[in-house]
Amino acid sequence: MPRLDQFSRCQACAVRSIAVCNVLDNDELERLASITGQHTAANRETIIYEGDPAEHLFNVTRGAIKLYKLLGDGRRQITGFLFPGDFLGLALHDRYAYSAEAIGPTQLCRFPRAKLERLLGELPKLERRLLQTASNELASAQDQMLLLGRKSARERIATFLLTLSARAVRRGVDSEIVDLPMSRSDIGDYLGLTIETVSRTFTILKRDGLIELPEVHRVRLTNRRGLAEIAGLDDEEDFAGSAFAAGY
Amino acid sequence: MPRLDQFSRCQACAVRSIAVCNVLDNDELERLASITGQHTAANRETIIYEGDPAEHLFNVTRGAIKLYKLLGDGRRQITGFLFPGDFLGLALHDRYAYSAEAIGPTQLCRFPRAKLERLLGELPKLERRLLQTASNELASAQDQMLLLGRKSARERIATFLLTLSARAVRRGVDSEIVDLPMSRSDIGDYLGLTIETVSRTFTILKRDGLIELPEVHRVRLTNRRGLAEIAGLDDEEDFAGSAFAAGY
DNA sequence: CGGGACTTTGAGCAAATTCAACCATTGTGG
DNA sequence: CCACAATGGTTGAATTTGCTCAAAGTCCCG
Repeated sequence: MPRLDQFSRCQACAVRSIAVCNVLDNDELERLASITGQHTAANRETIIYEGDPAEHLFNVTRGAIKLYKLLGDGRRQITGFLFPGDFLGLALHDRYAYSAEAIGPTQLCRFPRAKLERLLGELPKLERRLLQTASNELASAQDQMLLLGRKSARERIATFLLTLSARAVRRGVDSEIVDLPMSRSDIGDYLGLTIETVSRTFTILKRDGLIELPEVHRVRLTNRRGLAEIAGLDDEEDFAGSAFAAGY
Repeated sequence: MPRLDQFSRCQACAVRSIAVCNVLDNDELERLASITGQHTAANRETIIYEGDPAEHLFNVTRGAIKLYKLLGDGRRQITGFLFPGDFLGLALHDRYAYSAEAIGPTQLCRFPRAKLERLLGELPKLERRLLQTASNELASAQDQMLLLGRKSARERIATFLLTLSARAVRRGVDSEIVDLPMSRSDIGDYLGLTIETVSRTFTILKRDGLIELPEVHRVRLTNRRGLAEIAGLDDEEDFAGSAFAAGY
């Protein structure tokens, strides 16, 4: 696909308004587009492998992605989920610090790292934006440490659902019914729980009238305030969506 | 204290070689020095409060600091410890995302955030360096998520000790005997454990000949390889010190 | 020397895990 | 189009790891 096409694609991009490229004017966008390629990943396809040379960075435009780290014996920690508009590859190191796998069919913009880093020197706005993004990720990681280190299973699930909902709002998606594209096992590995505990906890929240589960991969938040109370979120955080609301 | 003095102090600074300022040449350092003040904190003194307007950023020059977040009922998660050379305040948001408290007498360089952000626009090297630092922090946060979500108490303590040791190496301090300036309660709140479990686990590691505890706040790592095996670290990571070795 | 803060150790308990069985959904080949 | 295998999810019982509660030991520091 020729470059000109990529620029048009960028200009028309549905997630441009929330992605890192939203700070660029047309000229700058064109320069970024000139080093941008497209990457498609099928469901369960691995996009990057932990430990591999970090040759590309990405921006998710469609679908969803999980990031994870493994221990020698197969235990897995999912460190985050990415949705359209999210940047993949922060932690600008020579090697990827985690693996990334597509959850459902996924579309990404791909940037060669060397070229992007060179371009950053010429597009200070973009560099500042990445620093901002890294800051947000950092704040979000700290929230997750609090969750993993100190919250009960119930609190973890409640927090998780509210956070997903807030991120959906940010993408302009309805947030009353939250999509859960990931499996129970993914949720468990993200929240530091087992599949069984995740499943049981959903059942309990349903029983207590806080959520409904019309489908396995879809939750209706019937009592946000109740969830927020369980989650131990400050009220502002609730709808602002913690780290992901900040900036831009 | 007048500015000129600060510049001299910067030039002579013992931690300059590992701090963010290490990328600056003399002229640039002088500009940074011109907006730099000194801040001293006594033991247990709070340096920043979660939720307060983020008016200053800091660089630790002496002592140690713990960063933490609280839940409404007092549960606490320590998200990190800072030592000389470390930057305090990343997560460049309008409000601090966590509190910071001195562990022992502490000395810091203090930068007004507004001025520093303005200066970043003129010192691209410094901005790039901060992005690098944020990347390192992010990688380190992901390691911590893996620890909190998936490791046993034994594995957590082993990982903690090796990480502290690696960071000590980086500061040029002997690493066989590791200083633990923080309390058992701090260690527990950092590793997602209780004081009692921390204490018991130290005892077990001692019994198994992996460590010695000549003093309460001092550990001798008598069997690094054994610890690394327990910690589930890749061998390179062991002495490289995970995230904190990367870059600069 | 005494008091307070911190640490260690012990005993019982509980939340979450493990192990096991069952159920639901989906996709495939006959 | 159905049977059925495979995958993923839910539920139950037993177990375990780490927590809570309690008490005793240690180390400062005045």
